[in-house]
Amino acid sequence: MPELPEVETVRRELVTWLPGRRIVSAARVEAPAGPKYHALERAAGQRIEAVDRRGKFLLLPLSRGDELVIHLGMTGVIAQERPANHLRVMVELSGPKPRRLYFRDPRRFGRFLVVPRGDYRILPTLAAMGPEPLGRDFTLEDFATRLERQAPIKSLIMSQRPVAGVGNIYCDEALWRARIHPLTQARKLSRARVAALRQAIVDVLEASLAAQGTTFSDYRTVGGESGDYLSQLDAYGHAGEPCKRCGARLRRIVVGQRSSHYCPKCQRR
DNA sequence: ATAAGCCCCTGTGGGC
DNA sequence: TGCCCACAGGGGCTTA
Repeated sequence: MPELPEVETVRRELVTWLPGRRIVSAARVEAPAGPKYHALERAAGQRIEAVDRRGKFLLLPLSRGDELVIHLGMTGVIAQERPANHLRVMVELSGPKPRRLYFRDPRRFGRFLVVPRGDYRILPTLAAMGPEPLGRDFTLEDFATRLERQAPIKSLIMSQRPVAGVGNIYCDEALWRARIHPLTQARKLSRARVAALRQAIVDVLEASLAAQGTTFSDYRTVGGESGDYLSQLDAYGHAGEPCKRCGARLRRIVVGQRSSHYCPKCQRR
């Protein structure tokens, strides 16, 4: 679930208390060893120097040249209280309370691992990630170049390569705002439509960030609160309901194994 | 190199 | 009540 607004909300909470602390221990709990928790034990003894974000990845540079990488997957939640179940990682910290950080992740699609700083060879999506949508590098020129591919625009955006951090909800929302059908071939979009999509992505992410994201079921802030953007969604989850612009009945189709919600009248192929 | 499909997991809700 | 199927904010791997 968590997309850029949700992950950024979590980052803003973590950055208020984690930097400067030393990791006393970091260990898997109720989870098999594997690449999702790669080299986690290396975090022990290192100080957390910052809490950064790239797309949906949280990046915590550590003092001995490593980097703690956290991805929430679909159901990952970071908390200061021990969860009742599905606890995957527990981190002990130096300093004042709270001295523990818990990673709960029922579906185990998330990751919590350590790599040499900036070495993303085992994280191909992160390595090939497009620019941050709320940063200066997300230019029309660059975006248009990255859309010169033969794939449905929905699938291409979801790949994280044209732009970082946009997932299923905000992709549908942005396409609805820009009036682009999810199956439109990316390379066939006019420059004007590419510009409209770029702006729609920026607008919807900023609006959601202001509401601390969207909570369907699992996502929570570190403080345990829900995001409030759910009620402002125009397309995602509204199949069968009238389009707020034209009144036509919104549809749900599957694109790249992911559900896509759109208006058949405003968003023509 | 690129694009499409399958897979990993657990939980929940609807239909019968 | 119970069973089965569909579906869920993601991304990596394999296949052509």
